[in-house]
This record gives sequence, C-alpha cells and structure tokens, in this order.
Amino acid sequence: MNTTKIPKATVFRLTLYYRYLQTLCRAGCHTVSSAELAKGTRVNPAQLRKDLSYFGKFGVRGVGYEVKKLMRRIQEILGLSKSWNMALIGLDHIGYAMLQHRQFEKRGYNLVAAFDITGRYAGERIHSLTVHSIDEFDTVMQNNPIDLGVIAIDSEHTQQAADAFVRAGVKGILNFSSTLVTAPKDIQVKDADFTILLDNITYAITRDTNKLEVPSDIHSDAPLPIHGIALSV
Amino acid sequence: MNTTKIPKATVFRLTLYYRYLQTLCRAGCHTVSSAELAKGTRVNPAQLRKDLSYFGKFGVRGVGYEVKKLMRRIQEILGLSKSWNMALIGLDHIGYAMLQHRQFEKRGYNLVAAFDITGRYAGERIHSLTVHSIDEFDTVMQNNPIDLGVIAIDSEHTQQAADAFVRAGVKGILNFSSTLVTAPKDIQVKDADFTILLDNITYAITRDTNKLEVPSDIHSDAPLPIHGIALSV
DNA sequence: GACTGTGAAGCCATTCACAGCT
DNA sequence: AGCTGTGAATGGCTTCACAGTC
Repeated sequence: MNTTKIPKATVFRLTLYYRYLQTLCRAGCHTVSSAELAKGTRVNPAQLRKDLSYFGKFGVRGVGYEVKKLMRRIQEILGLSKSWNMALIGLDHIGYAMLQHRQFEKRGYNLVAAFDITGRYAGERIHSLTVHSIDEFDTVMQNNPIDLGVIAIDSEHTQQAADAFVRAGVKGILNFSSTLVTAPKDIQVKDADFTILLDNITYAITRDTNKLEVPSDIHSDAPLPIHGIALSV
Repeated sequence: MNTTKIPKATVFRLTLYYRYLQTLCRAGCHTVSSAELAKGTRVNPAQLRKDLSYFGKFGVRGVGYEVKKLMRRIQEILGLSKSWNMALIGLDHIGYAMLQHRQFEKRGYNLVAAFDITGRYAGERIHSLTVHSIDEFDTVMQNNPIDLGVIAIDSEHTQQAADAFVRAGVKGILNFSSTLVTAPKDIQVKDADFTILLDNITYAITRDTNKLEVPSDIHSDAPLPIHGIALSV
C-alpha cells in the first residue's frame, strides 16, 4: 500500500472520481458510498476501492466516504491545487478554440503564451492574450516559466514544435496533431488526435467483436513522422 | 489466430501502423520490417508482429512487409475505406473548430449536419454546411442517415445531447464535453476531454512514479452527470 | 446491515525467445 | 543471415469474495 506502483489506469480514474465528487458536493451530498461513486464514473465499485487503497484508507466501513475529505485527498494526490503555465503553438482550428475556450484555467492550467506559425494573428490580442509570432518563441519562453506545451499545428511541423518546447524546458506536452511526437523519456507526452478515436468507434461498430481503446505513451529516438492524410489540426 | 478476441489496444495501434505506412508509402518505400514500423509508431517490434498475427500472416520471413499490401489489409480490417456520416451538436469553441477543420473528411468522416444550441449561428452557412437550430434536430436527423454523433457542448446538456443522438439512431458518439455520457451498450462512446490528459501529464511530472493513462469504455444506467468546474467545451 | 479494505484469482496485454521460412 | 510468426513467460489491471469495522 505504501510505495506500491500506481497503475496508470488508476491515476486516470482518480480525475474522474474527483469530478464526480465536485458534482456531489455541489448537490449537497456529504457522504458517498463506493457503489454510488463508481456508478457515477462508470467504474466497478471494487475497482474504485482498490484505486483509493493505493493511497491509504479514506472511508468509514458501514458508511462510505466523506465527500469533502476525499476531494481534498485526491487533490493532494493528483496535485490539482497546483497551477501550471502553458504555451500554445498553432492557432488554426483547435488552437484557436483553446485560445477562446480557456475554461481549463479554472482547473489550474493557465495559457500564458500563444504562438502563431502563419503570422495571421501575430501581434493581435485574443481574449486578453497577445499572440506572438513564432520568431519570438525563444525570447518569450525564456521570459516566462512554462511548464506545459500544447501543439495544435499541422503534422509537418509537429516534431519541430515538440523539439522547441523541449529545448525551452517544458516538462509535458499535449499534442493534438495527428503526428506522433518523440521526446526524451523525462518529458511527459500525450497524443490527443481524435480521429483515432473515430477509427476505434467505427471499428467496434462494424465488427461487433467489441474491443476498443485509447492512447499510449512515448519512448524516444527519431523515425519518420507519422501523418496520414496530413491532418491540419 | 482465427476467431480469437482482438485486444482493444491492438485495434488502437492498427490505426497508428496504417498512418505510418501512409508516410512510408509517400516516401517511396516498398517494404518495411517490423523493427522499422515499430520504431515509427513507438511500439515494441514483437508487439507489432503479434498485433498483425491476430489477423493473418502478411509478411515475408527474412524480408518484411510489403507496404501497400499491408495498408490494404489494415484498411479492410479497420473498415477504413468505408464512409461515415457525422452530426455535430454545439458550435462553441471545439465544435466550431471541427466545423472549420473538416480534414477528417479525407478519412471518410463526413460532417453532414451541425446543430447550434445557442441559436447564434442557426441558418448560417459555415464552410458549405448549413447550421441548424437544435429545434430542427429530429427532422434533420430523420432526413439524413447519420452514423456518428459528436458532442461539443457545455456539460449541463451533454447527456441530453447523447440521448437525442441515441434516439436518432446513431451507432457511435464522440464526446468532447467533460461530462461522461451514458448510452446503451450497443452504442460506442468515446470521451475525449483533454483536461483529463493534462491532469495525467502533471501527475506524472510531480510524482516521477511515472505511470499514466487514458480513456475507458462506457457501461449503462443513469447517475448524476459528472462535471467538475462546468467546462464549456 | 451496510459498506470498506484487501488477498487471491482471473483476465488481458506485453515481451521474450526461438523455431521456421526465404 | 535476416526477419516473421508464435507459444510460453511475465507483468499489469480488474474483479471476486470475504474478513473486518462501524
């Protein structure tokens, strides 16, 4: 229970639990059972209890979990109370959507710099953030402590963008492009190309041999970039 | 090897292989070894060979795989040559980005209807697609054969949107909202809330107990909706 | 009686290691 | 000699089932 390795899947679900707890909290619930919390997060109750057990004993037998207390603990575990600075490369479509959206800032993810590679928006202020030309990348990144990089550009330049982020010292990269990104092992990379999800959905529809899935993690070294059909995300 | 169950993860990787094969094809390669293809997709070579072996024997020992032939086979397996009709609910941020983006149409995913719940764009034509008011949902869905539904609205109404899609007969749902969606078991649902990926990245950064992950699948029944911090995607 | 915490069992997925083909 | 295809081994994750607690 102490320095046991935590399954990736457990960490993923912890966020789900936290969000459902927020909903319960708002609805005025004070305590919740594993059964209820599991139902709300589409998880097996035993799974949930095991997930929590990796980090300690938070519940009361015969009663359940105290909502607020459990929220606080998950917050600590996931480091949700921390705040992170993000930079964005690419203002086409998804990038522009992120720039406007900004709801993730309520979760502690602050967009503090945006770079346009087309030059279309360079210099403009969009939702109180000045858009920089990609030429200013090094200067801007040096003058701001950036934790996370978001890549939202066309596949051709995805790896360049990732390399630039790594050079600038980010610790994690969220990549919306359809090209897989290679980075040193100590940099966390998540690929979030939704067209893969579409492929998975339709595969499951056609063969009802229902068996689908999701992302993976990244290693290192440098092959040709993937890009089917050059998706400009 | 024949009617063995295919691991979800294998299906996910198949898309990756296919895309890298496209890249190789464009680069003029005729054959590729499992080692090379594996490197390009950040996968273990044995993994790749096993993945392919679920569906047959496509390679030549001592040589490797013929790029075009393998592409054709994966196309058949995943049903990539099929074409799918999608409808979109929600034109805020991500929804609007999808409407403009449209690159996924090259992959066989055609956006044939878009519904605005705010009424802001209703009646407008955006990139040669007429935006409908949500009131027209039933009529429009009846008059077009829609396979897939994309949800890109605020958390509060996510489940309603999903229910509407299910009633209209879609077979799969891609959900960008931060609220989990419940649907009958025979409807394929993929949740694609990227803020969860951010949480996973930052968790891995803080505890270097590096162990992260991804999505999950959906069961059924109806609890309270999750929505931390009401993310209007 | 209700519900948590958890060892043990079972299931799924990845990796190894090598036989088999060209 | 080189590379695929695959049984066997390993590792990881999920689920069961129940002892323990309130």
